[in-house]
Amino acid sequence: MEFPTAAPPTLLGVTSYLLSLNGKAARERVTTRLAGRGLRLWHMAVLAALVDFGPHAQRDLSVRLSVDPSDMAKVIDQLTTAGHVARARDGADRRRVLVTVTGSGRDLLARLVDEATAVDEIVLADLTAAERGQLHALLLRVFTAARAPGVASRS
Amino acid sequence: MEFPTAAPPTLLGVTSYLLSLNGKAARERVTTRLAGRGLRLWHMAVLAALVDFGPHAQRDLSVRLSVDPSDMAKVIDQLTTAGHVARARDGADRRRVLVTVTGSGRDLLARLVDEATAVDEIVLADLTAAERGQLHALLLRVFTAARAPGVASRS
DNA sequence: TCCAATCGTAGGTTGTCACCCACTATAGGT
DNA sequence: ACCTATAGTGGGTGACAACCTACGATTGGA
Repeated sequence: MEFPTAAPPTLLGVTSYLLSLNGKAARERVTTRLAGRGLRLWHMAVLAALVDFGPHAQRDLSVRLSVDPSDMAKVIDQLTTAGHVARARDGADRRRVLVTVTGSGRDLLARLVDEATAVDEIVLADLTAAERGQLHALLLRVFTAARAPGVASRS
Repeated sequence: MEFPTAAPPTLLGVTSYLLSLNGKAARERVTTRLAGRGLRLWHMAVLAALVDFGPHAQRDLSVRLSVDPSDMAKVIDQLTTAGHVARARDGADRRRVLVTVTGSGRDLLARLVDEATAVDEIVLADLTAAERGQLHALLLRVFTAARAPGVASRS
């Protein structure tokens, strides 16, 4: 007989802790899937940003996704050699490099979103469709609230 | 004017991704607080397990919390020198070390839970009490579902 | 009595992540 | 023409978490 593996109720009473646990588990599931294609979360994030908002200068991409510019350069590098994005010097400002999604990149993103959705199916297996919607909406509000500089954001 | 920092809707449509983002943020907030006391999440987890379930052998603790036994030894070490738990050889099986919470440990846990609750206040600031309850309940179900070996668990 | 298995422990390895610095190329004002 | 600021890039660093190994002490059964 194995020793009981039940988690301490005291911890499970803290929403932040629960959020942290579930986040870690979900992150692992998604990254494992992406690793099968030799990709990381940032690759998916960059593709999504480009598809959703159009071409970006590298700097703007790193600002939008809150990544260090030097790290962004490496991610773009890999996506470029794989043919999923294309680099092009900005004619107006030759310091800048405009990054654009290729058709291959769009296809890849679609497939990655499919995989992520499949992960959702597993993670949220016990919830009804309505509950999944509730959870998603609540998480979205928590997320956007964290991004807002607070009610007193002016300047 | 800064470049817009809005996240890609494509990503925000994936619940697992949202879970991962919020989990990371929550984890950072909690760990930062604990770091102020020179503690880590595992310290809190161990204290909670001991308070909730009573004394454990070290191995049982590591099983319950899914930590490597050698890592658990280090955590217990720190908690012991800080006086929050006490080690004692198991008389019946002298290989085993029984770990018990001290009064100091109970007090500490109470304070740590207070801190974690304070983090909840910040993270969930935009939600009503009812919504926080909903979110917590949904997260709990997702978590416990992930732990269960699935419906087809027999063996 | 002996032997395989188990417990705690010390130490090291690996991989990841975020961050930081230095350098070149370019821009844009004065 | 000069000088400061910015864009991209390569390389490195420190923190950290998960894991693995080897070892002495102890157990329990053959």
